[in-house]
Amino acid sequence: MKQTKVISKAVIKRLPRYRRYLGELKKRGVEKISSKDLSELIGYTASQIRQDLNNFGGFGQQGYGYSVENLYNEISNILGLNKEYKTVVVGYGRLGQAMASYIEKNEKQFSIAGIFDVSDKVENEVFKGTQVHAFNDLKAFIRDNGVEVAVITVPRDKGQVVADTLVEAGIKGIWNFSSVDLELPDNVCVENVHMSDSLHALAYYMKDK
Amino acid sequence: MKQTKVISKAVIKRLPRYRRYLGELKKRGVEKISSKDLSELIGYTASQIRQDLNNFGGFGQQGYGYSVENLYNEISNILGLNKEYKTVVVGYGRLGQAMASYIEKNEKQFSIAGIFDVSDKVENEVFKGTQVHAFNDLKAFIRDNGVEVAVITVPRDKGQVVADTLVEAGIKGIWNFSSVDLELPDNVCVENVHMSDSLHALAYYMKDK
DNA sequence: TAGATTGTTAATCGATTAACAATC
DNA sequence: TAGATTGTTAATCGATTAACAATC
Repeated sequence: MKQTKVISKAVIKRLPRYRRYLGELKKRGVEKISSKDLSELIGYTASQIRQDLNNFGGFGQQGYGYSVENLYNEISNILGLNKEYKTVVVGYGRLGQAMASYIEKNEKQFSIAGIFDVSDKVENEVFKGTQVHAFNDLKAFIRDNGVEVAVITVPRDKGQVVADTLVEAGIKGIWNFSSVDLELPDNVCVENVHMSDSLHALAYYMKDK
Repeated sequence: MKQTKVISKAVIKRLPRYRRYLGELKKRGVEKISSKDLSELIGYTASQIRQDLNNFGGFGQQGYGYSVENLYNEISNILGLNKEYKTVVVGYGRLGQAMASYIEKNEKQFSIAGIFDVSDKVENEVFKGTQVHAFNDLKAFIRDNGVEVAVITVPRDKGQVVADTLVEAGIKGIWNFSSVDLELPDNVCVENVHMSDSLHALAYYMKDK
């Protein structure tokens, strides 16, 4: 499964966006699209779209364009969205609940196996059909259930402790909402959602308007 | 207030991160730091750090380094975090509540003036001291209270309608969690938090590990 | 003063765009 | 076949890194 050619991060960050727009087109019943038309829709140049896609293979047909359905599927495969990931949410506050219910509703590839909270008081609660467990059971749960992905929605100061536990348990990927940059071994992947960075960039944009 | 020199988006995206680390250092009582030491901490090259900062002015001192406190303040100013932004949250679901309480707690520069919901049933509820209003009152509220920033936490299909209303009311910046790319006039700033894009990038990283 | 470290220019690297031959 | 549009190479552009003179 190793990629022979290294794909730049810029390209990877664009892939989910392609997929999102292609999903829309598919839903609207559009069958084919040219890089030019997709360009107008998505806001990248046609040239860039073709470059990006050709990192992974020739998915189009000269003189015709791209099959929307086919391209959607290819990109889904490239992203690894052709399998299911058992997922836990760690942190049963408002954000944890929001993310658990978002995933349940919108991300079919990620199935919520359990929710965990650092405080033990919420133990044995059930959130939308998912059991809430105590943090102490996290490690065993991940191992016993083959959980690959964890969503961290605990406050800043607990982020690293939670991450350490997840790593010990053999987690493969972490979706991190905890506002700290986690120290992780190389074999664990992380995607950070730094709320404050995003909001502060907005403040900057507003300045010279 | 117009920036004479155009600053690239890559630089802007790094500024909040600088500020975050400098804030940490300040809290720990560190008084000065060299670009080399900051580099090791933050993970950008020392050269890049000096380049980035010198887009805005010479904040350091040869042979010494940068004053942590001073640099923190300078970056805060650059980002526009030296003033207060009246803010509304539109969408009173779990995510809306999570973001309202996050902002209240962590983002002193953004003061939550009101929360709005598309359904009218939550009207006159109070969330952590903030009044929840009906969507119908949004436009007038923004105008009457000089609200500059709106956080959109409604589902995908309502995103554009909400944005249109905000624009009509004269909003200046939108922090968008609604998973659609909003159509906005040029004078309105937007920062998108596309949850699914972020999660799907994580899936990609996990593939060849 | 000597040492350290910035500010800034120049060199390199990588990513985007343009161009066009291949081909459906 | 003619027209359209891809795949891919070459040219351009921009961002990062290296180097070093300025100076505290």
